[in-house]
Amino acid sequence: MAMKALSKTKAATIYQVAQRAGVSIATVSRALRDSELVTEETRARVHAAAAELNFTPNRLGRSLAEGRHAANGIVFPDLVGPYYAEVVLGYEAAAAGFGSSVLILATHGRADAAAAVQELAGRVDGLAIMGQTVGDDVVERIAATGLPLVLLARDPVKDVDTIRTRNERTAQALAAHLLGHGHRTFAFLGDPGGAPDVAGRYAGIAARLRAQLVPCDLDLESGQAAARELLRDPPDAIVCANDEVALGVHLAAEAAGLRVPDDVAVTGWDDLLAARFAHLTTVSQPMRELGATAARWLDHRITERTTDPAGRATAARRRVLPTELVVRRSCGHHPPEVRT
Amino acid sequence: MAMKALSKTKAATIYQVAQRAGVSIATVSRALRDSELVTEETRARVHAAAAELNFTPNRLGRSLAEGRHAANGIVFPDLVGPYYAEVVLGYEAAAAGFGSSVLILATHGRADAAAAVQELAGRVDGLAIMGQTVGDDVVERIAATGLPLVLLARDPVKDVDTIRTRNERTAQALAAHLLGHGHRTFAFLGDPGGAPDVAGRYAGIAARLRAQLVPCDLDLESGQAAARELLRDPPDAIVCANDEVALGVHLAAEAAGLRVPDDVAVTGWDDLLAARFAHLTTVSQPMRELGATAARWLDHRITERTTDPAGRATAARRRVLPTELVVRRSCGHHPPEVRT
DNA sequence: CTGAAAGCGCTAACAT
DNA sequence: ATGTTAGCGCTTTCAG
Repeated sequence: MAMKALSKTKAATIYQVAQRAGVSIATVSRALRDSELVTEETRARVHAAAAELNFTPNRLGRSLAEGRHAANGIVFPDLVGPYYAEVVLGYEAAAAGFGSSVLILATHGRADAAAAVQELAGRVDGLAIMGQTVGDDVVERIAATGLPLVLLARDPVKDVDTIRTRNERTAQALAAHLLGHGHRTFAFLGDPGGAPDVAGRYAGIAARLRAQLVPCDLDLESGQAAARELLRDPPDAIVCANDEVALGVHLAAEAAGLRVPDDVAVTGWDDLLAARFAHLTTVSQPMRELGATAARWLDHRITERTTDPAGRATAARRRVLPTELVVRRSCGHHPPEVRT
Repeated sequence: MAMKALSKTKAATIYQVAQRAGVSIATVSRALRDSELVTEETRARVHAAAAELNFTPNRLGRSLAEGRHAANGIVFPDLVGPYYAEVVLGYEAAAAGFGSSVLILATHGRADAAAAVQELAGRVDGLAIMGQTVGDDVVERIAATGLPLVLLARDPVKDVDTIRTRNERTAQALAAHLLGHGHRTFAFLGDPGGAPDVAGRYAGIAARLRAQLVPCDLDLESGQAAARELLRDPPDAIVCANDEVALGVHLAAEAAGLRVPDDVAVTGWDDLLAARFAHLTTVSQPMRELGATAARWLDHRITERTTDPAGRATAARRRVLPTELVVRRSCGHHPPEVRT
């Protein structure tokens, strides 16, 4: 059946398909992209040839010719914790809807993060940058190239679109709730200088009550370690910058023979799946929506740019997505009708 | 200072840099890639010009010329649950170490998954495919292209490299443990026909004990729904295909006023963070390592291919990564010294 | 409807 | 050490 495959080591090109189908590469291109300028018969022949050769167009060639990557990127500090994963998933799903592939880059706090992000910038039509992955200088430099950009969970930079989640106000609500429980002494676990999100949460708390500030990274182990110290003379309540830290505190409390919330109240932020099972009072964020919105905004910018390359870009957009206090048991005892 | 930026809407090209630096594009290319064939002085001038123009090389041009994407892809069903996120993170970290960007594709069970994967195949130097995202036909077609491929958590396909995690044997250990608790009636929640992983787990369980098979998707809600039915006349123990299902059973049991493990024992698989706080007996998998191994193998294949394009490829590799039973409280009561 | 040919931005011989 | 030039694989005028 002449199904003889090529040398296994080299993908077929449009030229081979053209030759096999007995047409020009232009016709192959047209036929494969369902242009209307090809006979049904020709199209069939081309498709057959392509199938026989197992041909998939090389995106590099296509993109270079089209002048677009058909790909977007997203940069985040790490993928640990469901938090970033959810954002990325929302982003990917939305981008896929626009026909864009997505490139991910986890900086892991690497020193060469800036270079990696710049390099990524050269591969995409638009880029979402989360948190403190790179400095403002890098953001500005990339923005200056005209590449559509959107910042996530990060302080705005000049003319760049930014999407955040509500921190301060919900933190105030959390503080009020804790005060309502009768708690009077507090500690805040987290580093307000590290992430804007954390800064906002601390600001909201500090606006309502006096809390001892205990610097702490955002992972479970850091929370655990910080708590070990703190729990020797525990405050009434420990407000944690995120759920992972709070879960670490939980473990430390358990290890120290302390009960939550009787001996010490604990709260987190993010509403991870684990928070539900640790009965952790926390704050839920629309993470999926955060990512999806980013992808949508980028798509708009990209379209706007290709539609009217000359026109002045519309003003930078800002959005703060709502967050919600999720009351469970870790903040203190509630009447029985309160939700899980 | 002549720092006049270009029209904001168009990234600079190597030609503009060349002109500005008063050299040829070849020299720019050399200078920027730190070739040794440029004077220190020229290099400086080029770098200055590039900086002024805020130039970042377009990867399309570069890749097309170099004949490689410097990017790898990974395909998974979804990113929900820390499971896939961890695998992806391990993959990304390792790939970054090899200088490759990574493209992600979540199929979400979409009908056009095959087309999306094929398209992705045209963008990368190597591709990792997880689980039942696409059929064997697609895998074979892509493999026939010569594109390095590695299958994760999926049954092997002809000459394609495959990495899995140990399911059957550890499931047998789990079964033995449950029998040791004195449990005598069992249910298995999951669909062995859906994922090879689940099939392996079920096979291991079924090898040791008789369990009622209750088909169930792999998410929390499905587990919850399936359990609601099942818990009307609960078996001694419910073995779940993964942690999310088990957590769903937990919630259903709680809602039904049943205690775990006293009224019904429950086990999961994956050892999610939440499992720890739900005191769930489960099985831990080296997910990060799964992803990292995939990236390493791909890098080898890619190197092998470019080093010796003619040579016959080495035989397909197979690897099964070890998994570990994690005993907590949900499977039954243990003497106090048993770990959390 | 189809083909020839000019790029897209960059690298890598090959000259000089 | 630097410049010229030919592609890389594809899309897209521009001519038939």
